[in-house]
Amino acid sequence: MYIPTLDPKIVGRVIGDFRKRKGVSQEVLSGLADIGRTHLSAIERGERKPTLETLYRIATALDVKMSMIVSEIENEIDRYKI
Amino acid sequence: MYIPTLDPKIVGRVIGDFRKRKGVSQEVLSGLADIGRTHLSAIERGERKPTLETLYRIATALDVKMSMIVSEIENEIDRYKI
DNA sequence: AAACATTGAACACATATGTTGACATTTGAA
DNA sequence: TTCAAATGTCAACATATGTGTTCAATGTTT
Repeated sequence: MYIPTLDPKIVGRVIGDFRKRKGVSQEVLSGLADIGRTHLSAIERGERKPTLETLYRIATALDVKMSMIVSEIENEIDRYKI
Repeated sequence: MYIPTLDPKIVGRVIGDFRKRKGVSQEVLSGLADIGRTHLSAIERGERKPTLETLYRIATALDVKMSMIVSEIENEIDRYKI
């Protein structure tokens, strides 16, 4: 069984979109989520793959459910398959 | 803003429950997901915190959506809050 | 233009995830 | 009880995540 990798660019773009929708900067979000600003930047650019813990902190800081972000990621994965 | 850590024991128990519901062993699942068997064992015991990528591989191998597992984790988090 | 806010990028560093192999322990079924 | 399958656990290792600092490259506001 072959499982393609979870494209980190999709993950990053979805997280960035959620952040912008809330109208907060990387600086502010990273502060709320208590993660490094450069780290958040790298995640949004798809250069770092977050742990579930980090995604949880980001989601909580954005006041959204982790599953909302994950569902959006799944939608984007499906869009690319077409 | 204080954000409590994502309890790895909850994550592990939910993953283990999904696996058992599918009736597959750690050995089989780790093979399908292409991750180490000892690693999967550690995750289920809450001694390792998976990346989103690893959760994706596990979910895909179990033929369930990542968001299903994540939603169940969120439900368990809420149950503990009460 | 100048000052400011935001993001990208490179660094060295600490810590964690994830790997393979080996062996002990538990569990369930015959 | 006995045997085999399943899981726990340890160790050594490679690789990645996540950190703080610093500076460049944007853009926007006055």
